[in-house]
Amino acid sequence: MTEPVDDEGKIPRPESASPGSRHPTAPEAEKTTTQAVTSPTSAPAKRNAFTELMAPKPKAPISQAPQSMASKASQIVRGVWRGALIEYIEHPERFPDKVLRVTPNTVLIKDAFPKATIHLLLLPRSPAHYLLHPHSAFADPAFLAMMREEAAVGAQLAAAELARKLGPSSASNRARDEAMGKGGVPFDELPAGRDYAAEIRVGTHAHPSMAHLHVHIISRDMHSERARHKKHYNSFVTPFFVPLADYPLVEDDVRRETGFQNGNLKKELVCWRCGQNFGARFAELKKHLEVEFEAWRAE
Amino acid sequence: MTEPVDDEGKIPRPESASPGSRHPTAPEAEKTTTQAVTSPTSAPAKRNAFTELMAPKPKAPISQAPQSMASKASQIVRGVWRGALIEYIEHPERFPDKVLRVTPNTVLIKDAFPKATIHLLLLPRSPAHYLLHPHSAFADPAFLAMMREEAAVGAQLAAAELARKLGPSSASNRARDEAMGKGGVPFDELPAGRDYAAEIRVGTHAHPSMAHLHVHIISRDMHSERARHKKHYNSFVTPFFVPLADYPLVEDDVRRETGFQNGNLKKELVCWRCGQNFGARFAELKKHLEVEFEAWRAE
DNA sequence: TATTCCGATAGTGAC
DNA sequence: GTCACTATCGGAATGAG
Ligand SMILES: Nc1ncnc2c1ncn2[C@@H]1O[C@H](COP(=O)(O)O)[C@@H](O)[C@H]1O
Ligand SMILES: Nc1ncnc2c1ncn2[C@@H]1O[C@H](COP(=O)(O)O)[C@@H](O)[C@H]1O
Ligand SMILES: [Zn+2]
Ligand SMILES: [Zn+2]
Repeated sequence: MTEPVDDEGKIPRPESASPGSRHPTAPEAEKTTTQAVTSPTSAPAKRNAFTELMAPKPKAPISQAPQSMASKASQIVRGVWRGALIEYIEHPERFPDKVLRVTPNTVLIKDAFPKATIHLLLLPRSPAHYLLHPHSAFADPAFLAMMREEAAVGAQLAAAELARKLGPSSASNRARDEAMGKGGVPFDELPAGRDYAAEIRVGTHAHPSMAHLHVHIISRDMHSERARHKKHYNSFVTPFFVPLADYPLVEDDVRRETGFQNGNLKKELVCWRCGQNFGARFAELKKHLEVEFEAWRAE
Repeated sequence: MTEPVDDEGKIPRPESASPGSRHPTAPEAEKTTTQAVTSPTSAPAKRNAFTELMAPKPKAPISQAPQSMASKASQIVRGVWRGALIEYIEHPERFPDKVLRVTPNTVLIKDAFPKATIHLLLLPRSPAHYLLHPHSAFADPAFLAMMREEAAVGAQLAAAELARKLGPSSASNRARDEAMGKGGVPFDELPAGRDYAAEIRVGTHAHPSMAHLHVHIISRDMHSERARHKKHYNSFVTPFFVPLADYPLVEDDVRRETGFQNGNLKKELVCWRCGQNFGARFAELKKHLEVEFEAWRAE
């Protein structure tokens, strides 16, 4: 009963860690595979379609945690809930329903408890980085650049899937379709279809709970049965959510301060779309988000 | 189901207001009657044992509410919960199990929802005063003096009853009894018995809910099934409780400030006896108060 | 800063 | 992080001869 009810595939559970999976080293090949976010006919990815990431280039890591320590920490979190994401990193082929894309550097998955219509996680596979705090990990420019590149791909996938889910309701798309139907309108002058990518946000939580570094790729609607309490909501609509574009954070960025972030999570509930304040009345916010969702999807 | 389960007598209910009780004037005699707080053999007071209070001396009332307004307010609050105490004032004879003492100026009753082992209320009978806020009413020196005198009597009754309830457990009393038993000890040199009056506190709530002026006469233990939430507790152990001895309050006394008093009611729970902080964990405080009560009663 | 009922919210432990 | 359980908190009603 600990698995989500609204999705089809299995997710890693603490006791599922296999004894043979303890040495995430020695990659043999590099290959990238991408699947549609939801493809009714897509066959599960074959096991040999995945490979592992070589340890990062010997350029001096900025992290405070040397790889030996990271390995030790990796052992510590393995098998407990905080370490559940390692399974996607080391064994993406085991979760064909969850894994959208695998590269030597990253795994892109569907969040098992999505807090919005689209909610993906981008996981780096480098053991030298994947146990670092995001603020530390993204102080490494090369690593940050790599993650930004992959996050952009993920955001495009997310936007495409959002379009698929919302498309028929979109007013801007309807306008475009009508114009196209009339014919005779130069392509450049067609009304633009809806910019779904603009509805996708990419970033981290200032204080992640899951041990392995992950970047949230999430639609902004916060319309999900899995968004169940204030902390869920505020972790995405307040500065607790740190856009990937804002990295690296300057040394005195207020978002590094624990007190500031605890305050963000306890803030009163404010509609992300219209700014209405619901105080602590989460149920009322949820009802309101239903209405906002319908308006937003029809934009 | 709206009446307390832990006491025997009936209490006023809104619908019990009788049509003939609307003119609390024209006293015919002055008589004072006092009953033991609990006297197993005491017969209910006879109806004619009670009389009503003459309107106060024509000396200028300090109140902002002239008697005509007070009368109107009296009409307004009659019949709703905020006005329930008027029944004791006008018809003390109807509540023989609740009324302990009746004078021309006051009625002393047992609180129907006692927040401690002993919890009495002293009610003034003067319509010119009984709807005033305590801070206003006790700006009248003569009225304050009268109430202090009666409160002192009430506190003595409360102390006596507390002695009756706790006496057998008291270490100081045991010491005194032993010394007396030995004989030959001059009366002056006997160990003092426990000073129960010192365990009784007398004062008001800074923002009363019951409309008619009342002074709480309460033992300090806060050991009662009826003390059920933070507001109950903090209204007696923080500066929200204003000792009668502190009146009249100076104009800029912080205790007049609503914000200050709201803060007091929301304060974290702190044991009145040992200072231990229980945060918001009321159930734990209650458990702790059980232990403290046994230690306190054995002092 | 009345009591009572009741549902929403918040905090806790998870072997 | 989720889940299940419980405690705490917060609003509404309280009346109707
Ligand atoms: N077993 C899992 N598989 C996939 N996603 C998960 C799993 N457990 C938790 N999550 C998600 O991981 C994210 C961790 O959030 P955070 O650590 O606050 O950045 C949340 O959005 C969870 O819904
Ligand atoms: N019907 C009643 N009869 C006697 N005491 C009452 C009644 N209703 C409330 N009380 C008490 O009156 C007090 C009013 O407290 P407050 O207005 O806060 O000073 C509380 O201690 C209540 O327990
Ligand atoms: Zn809104
Ligand atoms: Zn204590």
